Amino acid sequence: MKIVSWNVNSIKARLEHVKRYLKEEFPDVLMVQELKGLEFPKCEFENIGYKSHAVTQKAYNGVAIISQSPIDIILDHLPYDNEDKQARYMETNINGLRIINIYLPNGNPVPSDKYDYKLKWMKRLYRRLKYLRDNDISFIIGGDFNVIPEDKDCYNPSSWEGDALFLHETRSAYRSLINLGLTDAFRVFNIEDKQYTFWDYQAGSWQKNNGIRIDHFLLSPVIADKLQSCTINKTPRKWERPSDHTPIEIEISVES
DNA sequence: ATGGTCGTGTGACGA
Repeated sequence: MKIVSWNVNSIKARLEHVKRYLKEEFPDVLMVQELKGLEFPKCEFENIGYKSHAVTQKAYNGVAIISQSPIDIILDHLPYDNEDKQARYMETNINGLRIINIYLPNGNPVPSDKYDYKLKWMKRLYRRLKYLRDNDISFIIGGDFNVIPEDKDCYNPSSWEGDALFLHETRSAYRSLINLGLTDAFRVFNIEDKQYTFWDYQAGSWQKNNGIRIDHFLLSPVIADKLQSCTINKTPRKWERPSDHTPIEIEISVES
C-alpha cells in the first residue's frame, strides 16, 4: 500500500500537478496540506477514480485525503481545544488503517502568539497520539510538521537558529512524539544529510539545494514493522510553477 | 545586498 504526503501550497493553483502525480504514481492514499481555500475540487478526483475528503477554511491552511478506497472520517479537527477553528487535522480509517493527516503550525515569528499556538498544538497532538498508543490503536501520521528534527535536516543549521521550525523547544516537543514509540519512516532507510522536502521560492534555494526536511511520516510500532520503503520524490518540485514542497512516499506491506 | 518569491483575494498577511 503506497501512501504519500504532499504540501501543495494551494489546491487551486496545483490541481493539474496533483492530477498528474496521481496518474503517474497511482498511490493508494495521497494526503495533501495547505489547500488555501474553502473550495475543494472533489469531482476532479472522482473523475480519475479517487474518493476524497477535505477539511478547509478560507484563504489559509486546509488538509485533504485522496484515496482509492473508502475513507471513514474519525476526526476533522485536533481535540482538546474547541476554540481552535484552523483546518489542520484529519483522522481517518482507510482499509482498516488509522491514517492521520496534519498541517502543523509554522509558528514564526518567535516570540509571538503564533509560536505559543504552535507549542500548544504540539502538546494537543501529543495527547491525541498518546491516547491512541495507550489504547493500542495502530496509526500512520503524515504531513507538514514544520519541524526540522536535526541539524543534518537543514542546509545551514546556524542560519536556522531562533526559527520556530528549529528551536530547541520545537524539536523537544517533536522528540516527545517520537518517544511515544514512533518511527520516523524516512530515517529507517536513509541516514544521509541534505535530504530535503521543502525549498523556499526565494534566493535560488532549489538550485542551490538549500532545503529543509519538514514533511514526515511517523509510524506506530506494528505498522513500522511493515514498512517497505520511504522516499522523497523530488520530481514534482522540478515541474513548472511547483509547490515549494515535494511528496514523501511510503510503502506498507498489507496482508490481503 | 536588510533583498529575494509565491498564493490568497484584491490589501495585507502568511510561509
